[in-house]
Amino acid sequence: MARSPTTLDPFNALAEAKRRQILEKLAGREMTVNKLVLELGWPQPVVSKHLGVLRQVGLVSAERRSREQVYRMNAGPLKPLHDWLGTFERFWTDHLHDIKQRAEAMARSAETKPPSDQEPI
Amino acid sequence: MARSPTTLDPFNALAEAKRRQILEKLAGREMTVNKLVLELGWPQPVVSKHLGVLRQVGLVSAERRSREQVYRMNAGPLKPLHDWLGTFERFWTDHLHDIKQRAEAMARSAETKPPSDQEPI
DNA sequence: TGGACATATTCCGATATTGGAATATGATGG
DNA sequence: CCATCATATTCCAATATCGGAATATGTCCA
Repeated sequence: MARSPTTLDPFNALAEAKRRQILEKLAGREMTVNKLVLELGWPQPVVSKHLGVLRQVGLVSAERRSREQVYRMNAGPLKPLHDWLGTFERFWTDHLHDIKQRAEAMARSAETKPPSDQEPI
Repeated sequence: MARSPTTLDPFNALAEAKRRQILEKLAGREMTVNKLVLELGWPQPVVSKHLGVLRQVGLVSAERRSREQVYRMNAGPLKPLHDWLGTFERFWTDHLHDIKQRAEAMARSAETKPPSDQEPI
């Protein structure tokens, strides 16, 4: 077999730093492709393609305004990711947890190890 | 040029669903590779490789315990992602914002467009 | 020491992604 | 209708990734 699917989910869309930058630019304000090109300094096709990916996963939407295409962020799909990451919050908040685990690990190896001996079980 | 770098940052590491599953398994408890293989049902090399990626970005760490290798989650690197996503929270929480933007967009297009013209469906 | 067990690594084919250049599509104004 | 602006799409080369099979590495036990 080969590579797993991709561009279908927001996690993957955010894997690319450029796409995260685009979202940062679009936070709170609409923007034209051209404006993005100017502010980001990338070739226009690059910008358009990344916008395309973001659109596919629903993170941005576009509206044609006369000759221009105005992009807007759609933060909704970010919430599940934020929530998912949130489920791990206690593991980085609770330092005690890390410390405790480390201590236990140490204790365990101390138990199994007679002081200055070799590795038993 | 070609594809951008990758496996170097946690965002990319999480792009793969399998790696997210591994983290879920490791949440709060240490686990042996074999235990992961059994619980996840994937071939052992697949598990080892994904663990390797997670280790590279610091999301897990391993400790050799006799013949086995015990993996443990290291949630630290997840915090920046959670924080980054958090900066967009108001955009999915604040529905008013969306509504307002939509209204403004509508108003704008009403301005630009002669009052009672045809409205394409 | 040899053999079983646990895990990591290498080699490989299939595929997907990215950026770049060129071009297509779409809309506007004269 | 044409020239131009604004954006999207296509074609392409380079590369990275994933999974699978086989194999290497490392460790313990008889």
